[in-house]
Amino acid sequence: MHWLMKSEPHEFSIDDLARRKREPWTGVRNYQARNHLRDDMQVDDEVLFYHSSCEEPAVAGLARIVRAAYPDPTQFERKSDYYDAGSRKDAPRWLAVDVGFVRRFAVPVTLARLKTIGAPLEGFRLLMRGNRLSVFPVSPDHFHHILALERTT
DNA sequence: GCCAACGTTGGC
DNA sequence: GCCAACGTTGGC
Repeated sequence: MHWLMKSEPHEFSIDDLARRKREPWTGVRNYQARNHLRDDMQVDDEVLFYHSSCEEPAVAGLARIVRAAYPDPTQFERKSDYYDAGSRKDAPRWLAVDVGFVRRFAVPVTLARLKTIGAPLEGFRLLMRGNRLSVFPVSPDHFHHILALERTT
């Protein structure tokens, strides 16, 4: 499948991922997003890496799932922002995946631009009202349309 | 099970 | 900083 994953670039950007090569995607604390990780994400799935809550929200690059879902260790770390006292080790509530760097877009595909596309991106979740989910599937058509936007500027 | 209050996300 | 749109929590 294809995915979009949001990250705030001042926390973790596509450039950070480029340096690290791969990174555990921890801290997902929304059941719908968790279910996507658990049920549908597979190694080698491609990911649009989206920068949110920043000056120019945009799809900033491409990533890939390099490890399928496993218990998110941060839920058991008392000092972590993501600590969950209600989660038990024998029945972990939250999951993580590992994400690998593929490439950084030379020119980010901005949210502002995506909004001008219209029909070809009908139903693309990022553009829909009230969208807050940090991880969601992208149809192959939408995914490839966005890659084409990167090439045409 | 309802629903008000509260917290979070994220664009602007 | 503001606000819309959700999701979660907790009293009843």
